[in-house]
Amino acid sequence: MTDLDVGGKLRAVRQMQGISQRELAKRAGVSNAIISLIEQNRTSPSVGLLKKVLAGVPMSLGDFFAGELTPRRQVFFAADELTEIAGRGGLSYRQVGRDLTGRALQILHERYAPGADTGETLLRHDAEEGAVVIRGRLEVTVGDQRRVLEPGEAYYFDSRLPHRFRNIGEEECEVVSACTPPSF
Amino acid sequence: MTDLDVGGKLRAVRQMQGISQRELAKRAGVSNAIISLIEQNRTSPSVGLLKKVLAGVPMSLGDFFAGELTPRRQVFFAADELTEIAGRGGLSYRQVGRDLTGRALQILHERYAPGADTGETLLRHDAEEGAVVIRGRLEVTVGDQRRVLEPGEAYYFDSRLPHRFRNIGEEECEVVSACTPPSF
DNA sequence: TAGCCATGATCAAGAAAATAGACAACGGCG
DNA sequence: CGCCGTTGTCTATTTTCTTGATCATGGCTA
Repeated sequence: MTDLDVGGKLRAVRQMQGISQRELAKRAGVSNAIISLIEQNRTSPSVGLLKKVLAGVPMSLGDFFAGELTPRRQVFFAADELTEIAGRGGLSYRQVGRDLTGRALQILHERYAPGADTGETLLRHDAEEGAVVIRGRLEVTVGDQRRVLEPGEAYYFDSRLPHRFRNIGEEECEVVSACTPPSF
Repeated sequence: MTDLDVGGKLRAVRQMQGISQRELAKRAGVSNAIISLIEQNRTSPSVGLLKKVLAGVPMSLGDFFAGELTPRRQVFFAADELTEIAGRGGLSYRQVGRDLTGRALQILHERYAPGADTGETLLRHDAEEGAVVIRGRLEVTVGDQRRVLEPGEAYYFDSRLPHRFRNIGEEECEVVSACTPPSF
């Protein structure tokens, strides 16, 4: 956990202005005690209060928190932490990672219930994709090619070719796929 | 008072991710109720809590508050709101405005007690300055020029010239000066 | 040196916020 | 239609913050 240290930052800002806790408190219209407590990180001020305090400097919340870095991106994902992005009609696409903006790769753990189908209207997007079938049987149609893949078999094609997936077996079908870039 | 609308912003960010209050709450490790309350601006979350919530997005506090503008700069100042920047040995320099970084002008309300003196070591800085004497008598030395100014009289010179001020009268001397830029 | 004032820290009491759980509204599906 | 899960909101209780007052410390002045 990145420690936030609002206190240290506030103290730095205040001392940069060369004013006392009491002076800042008076300007901001809050009690002097709270300035002391905040600077010692003995309390976590509400956003509203911090804004009031910073108005006494004056400084915006944006400036105050500038330099806060985005929390480290998640590297490992439990099975139930994958993000469901399809989840209808026997189709489940569970994506590795929540927000893929700025990322180069989309990885999905796909499950097709028996009879599940991505639909007559063939898919197209400007990317490349591939996958390995883990369990069950998956009928894959790409352009004018069609094949039923068994566990251990795989596919890889240019996503601009129209394509379609169907589980034509009696058993659930499980696939792990990758796509790049994630232009959805 | 600029209304902060943390709630609206949080709701926007959450919906941008297409997740529910409960989902965000689970990711952030907080109760779902608090997300609802925050989004309705019915509570003002602590900085720590907001950071936790945003970690579930994920987003940094800096990004969240980016776009918050600095509170309007103070335009009017009561006499006791001027900032004392000298305040020793019968000398009082009271500045208009707290923090002059980024500003082009320093304006001082100066008072010299009888006998007060800016010192033998002559002042120098890279600016220009001028002033009007309001009350009392002030001896001003600039380079090789010296003169005693009476109320209503004034001076203006290049601050790179060595200079010195003294109250040689029996009465307190009051001056309003301006200096540009405020390179102290 | 003693007095005075400013500063920062601390405390008990009151005011808010955070939590867990319950509730009504909505939509999907058999 | 009734069932079920999800959603957002609301309520009672616990937790935390916020305040005004008080304390210890240090600098300045007389």
